[in-house]
Amino acid sequence: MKDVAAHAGVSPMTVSRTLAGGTNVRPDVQERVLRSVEELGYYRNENARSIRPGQTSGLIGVAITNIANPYYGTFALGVEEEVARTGRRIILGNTAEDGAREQQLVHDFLGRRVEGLIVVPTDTDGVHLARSRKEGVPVVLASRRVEGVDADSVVLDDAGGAYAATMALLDAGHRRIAYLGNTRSIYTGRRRYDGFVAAHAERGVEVDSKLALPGQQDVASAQHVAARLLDLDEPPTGIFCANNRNTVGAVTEITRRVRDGRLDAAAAPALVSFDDFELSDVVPTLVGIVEHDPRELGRRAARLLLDRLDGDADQSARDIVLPVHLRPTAV
Amino acid sequence: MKDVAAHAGVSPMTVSRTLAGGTNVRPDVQERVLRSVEELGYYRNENARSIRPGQTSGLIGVAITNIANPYYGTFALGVEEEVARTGRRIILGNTAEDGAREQQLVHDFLGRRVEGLIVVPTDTDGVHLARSRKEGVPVVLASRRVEGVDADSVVLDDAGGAYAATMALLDAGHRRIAYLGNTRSIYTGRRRYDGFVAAHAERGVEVDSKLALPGQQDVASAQHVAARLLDLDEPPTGIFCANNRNTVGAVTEITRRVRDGRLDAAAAPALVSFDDFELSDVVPTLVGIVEHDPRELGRRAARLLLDRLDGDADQSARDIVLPVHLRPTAV
DNA sequence: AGGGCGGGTGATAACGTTACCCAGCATGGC
DNA sequence: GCCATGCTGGGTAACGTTATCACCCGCCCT
Repeated sequence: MKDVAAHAGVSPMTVSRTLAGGTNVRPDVQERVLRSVEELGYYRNENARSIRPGQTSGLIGVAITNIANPYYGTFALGVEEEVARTGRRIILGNTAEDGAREQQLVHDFLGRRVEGLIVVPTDTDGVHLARSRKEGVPVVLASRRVEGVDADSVVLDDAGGAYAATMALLDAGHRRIAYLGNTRSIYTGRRRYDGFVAAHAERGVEVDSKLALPGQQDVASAQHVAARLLDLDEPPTGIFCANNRNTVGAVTEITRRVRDGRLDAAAAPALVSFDDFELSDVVPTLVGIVEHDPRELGRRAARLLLDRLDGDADQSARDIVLPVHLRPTAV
Repeated sequence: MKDVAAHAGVSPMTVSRTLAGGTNVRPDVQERVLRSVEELGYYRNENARSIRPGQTSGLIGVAITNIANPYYGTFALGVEEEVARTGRRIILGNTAEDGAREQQLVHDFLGRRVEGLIVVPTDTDGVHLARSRKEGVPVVLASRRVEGVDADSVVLDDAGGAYAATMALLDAGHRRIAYLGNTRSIYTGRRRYDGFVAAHAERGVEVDSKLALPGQQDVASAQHVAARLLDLDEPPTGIFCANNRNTVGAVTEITRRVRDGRLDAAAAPALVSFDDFELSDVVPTLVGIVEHDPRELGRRAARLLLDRLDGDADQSARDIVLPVHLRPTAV
């Protein structure tokens, strides 16, 4: 900045003022400064800028659990979209569903003086999140809540969606329905399983514990577990897949078997999936999808955060539950 | 840091030294300092740290064109993986295939003093990238190259893959083969189209310009264009989809029509796709996939950059071409 | 004509951190 | 016992930026 100032024949202060919007700088001086900036290829050091009191970094830290999952990619897109409207930027980190990495990431975000955090929390305690709040850096939890962390949150109607999905299978006459999903220690896993159980209870059908298989985080393990289900002496006639990773795994396994002739297409279990996913149209045995909008989830999370940053910082925590929608799919 | 120093009864310098690794600080003093850090919930201001001469930010800027595309998500995963091994972190931005946003993003990255950039460039001139290099911030281009920017790059064997894919269709007897892909102004679009044309030339088959349809960036527009192809008086018998967005669009349209009875399954065109994608196993009319590994692409890009950062900064630009592999899919 | 006022500009200090230099102290060799 | 040496710790200044204050100038009001 000093170089630019010298080049334009003004003081660094005038350069700073010009770059900050140009209040109280004569137009012709501004132009001279901007020309020097251009000529020297100068760009402001945002890090130095941010250490001055009263200055903000303009950064929002976003931590998601799986960057390769398009669901979370779309979520991040929604956050970015909303955050960009206020001139801020996101800095995105991947926790890979690992609590230690989440802590590291949050620590690092705070070190870079983010204005706020949007976190899809992993399955750990939230002391680092609570601390962030205490430091005056607001936190919004997305998709999952964390016990003991008094932060804004946006989640889906997990139980309601799972209930509706399971009910659809029950009403279609299925009595042996399997559950594929996350471990119950994860918020969404717990809630979706609860919905699954509630629907069974409502219809007076007992849940067969051999068919309730939580714990799969990725497609490969979901496929493996689906194979075990199909190999049972009395396989399920319907499967509720509690997230798109599990759906893709199950679909892959079923399709392979049908193609190989190991499984009769007519005998393939009916699927209902929580989460939409690409090419869901193409899947033959899928009878329903619990739809929701990850982009909207991101937008709402961002708006909660921005409200706190630009509006009232001291309001009490708000919890938003987004509706989901069961769409029967043509077969 | 001053507070921590006071609390521990030492000078800020000793706190700094302890946090930097503790050389020349007595173990008992270190412990006292760390206890104070813990107690006060202190975390170092990385921005302030980075403005000192000789200090690096530990940040790598990564700009991708579409964060919601799992292909680029996986790419980012590969970059992060490799970069994390050196204790660095990535800061991820989405350009949405928009040159102006890419420029903004790069400018912002430089302002935050990233150590290097990994960019999947959009279809613009690369002056901002060239400038970054001039400023001493190395750039690695991934997936696409930019004319006039003398930077390291990792790209796929686009032409080779497209050639093999098209050749597979030609050898299966197809003579009316459509092309769905990016605009030719995008590097990969150009190269893949060239491979498409080269295969035709090799076999002495003329490319029907009504069937060569570049320009689709997303699934919706690809689906729309696929519909137009199917509505032709003489529709193609085979389609080469030059990227996964176009494949998903074409597959969706074909499947819908078959299901509606508007298209006879036997008459559906055979597809070959550049890029693998989820559930590719399930798609009936897909006869081949040009596979490659986005994660490896990310890793290699990261390694090129790290080589320059931790190794020889002045070596001349290196260009890596990753092989692709045509996998015939069971039908 | 004099004083106040407001816009334009510059000097200074401070943000939080660490490189560099220097001082104190214990140790060891003679 | 004396000096060189090495380890430990503190003081100072500087990184690049901007808030604050001070100053100068021209204008308007009385």
